[in-house]
Amino acid sequence: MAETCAGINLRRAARAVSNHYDQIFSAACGLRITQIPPLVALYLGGPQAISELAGRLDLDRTTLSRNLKILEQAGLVSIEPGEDQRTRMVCLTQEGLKTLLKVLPVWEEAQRQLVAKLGEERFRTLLVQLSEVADQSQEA
Amino acid sequence: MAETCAGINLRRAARAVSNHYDQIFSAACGLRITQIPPLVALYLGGPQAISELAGRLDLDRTTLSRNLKILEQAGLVSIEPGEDQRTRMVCLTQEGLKTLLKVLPVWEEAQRQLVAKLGEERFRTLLVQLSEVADQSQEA
DNA sequence: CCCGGATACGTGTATATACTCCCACCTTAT
DNA sequence: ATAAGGTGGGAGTATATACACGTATCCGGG
Repeated sequence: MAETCAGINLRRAARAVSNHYDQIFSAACGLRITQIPPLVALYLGGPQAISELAGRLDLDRTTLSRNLKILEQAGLVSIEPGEDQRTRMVCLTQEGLKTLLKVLPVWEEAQRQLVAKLGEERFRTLLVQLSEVADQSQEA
Repeated sequence: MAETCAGINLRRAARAVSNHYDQIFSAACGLRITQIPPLVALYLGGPQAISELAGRLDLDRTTLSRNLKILEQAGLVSIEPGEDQRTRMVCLTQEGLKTLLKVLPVWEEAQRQLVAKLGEERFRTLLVQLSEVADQSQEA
């Protein structure tokens, strides 16, 4: 069970790899690996409502909402009322864009180290498997 | 980046799969997937000091310490002073053992569903990859 | 026009995760 | 024997994650 449980092993691997990225990140900038996805999604998709953004990130809406608060305080995103008064549009600020671009080479270095350890082929396979398992385990 | 970052994709997959297990678990018992690993490790390894247990689980010592508090309040583990007065030994209680055995079939069902969705071959490959990436990314 | 269902969010609560700082206890060198 | 350094562990703080519940807004049928 300890060896064959996908949930346990996924969490363990996620912890280890998150720590790997975070250690490199903390030395180079003030961001964590968990704060990157919203910024990237905003960069690619433009201003979006919170729920829409949460959907893209496969993240609980309320979790994202709280995570965004940190980014908002850091000045990396701004949150403004949408046309539909119920929604709140999340926007990448100039500061956020600047930070994102600054983080890119740091991320590439962290990524490079990991690929070097795993081997390129194995790394690619892993990514495919991860997206498959994420997709499959959601549509229950 | 969004597609090729191991950290981001691992976290996403871990979220999805954790939710999958938790949904099945919550209907059948009061445990979450995150609470199983300590119980299993105690069952397999017997009473252990907190740091030792944390080492086996690849989990931060202070994180485990706090997670154990929940299990202790639930009566599933007991924490007693060790011979070395600095250590605190974590023990699986009778209640904890009973619960662990009761959880087993529930876990098997959750696991079975996931294997069915992914295919057995792909599932096995995933596990190998996960343990490799967890090991590799730690020995930095 | 208004009322009922649907939708978008926030808050309260609980757990998970890790870092920093601190204390107690052990061990070893002198 | 004692002082110095190492080790095990707790507490404070910050972030991540998700569920249940409540509120505001929108929209379509009478």
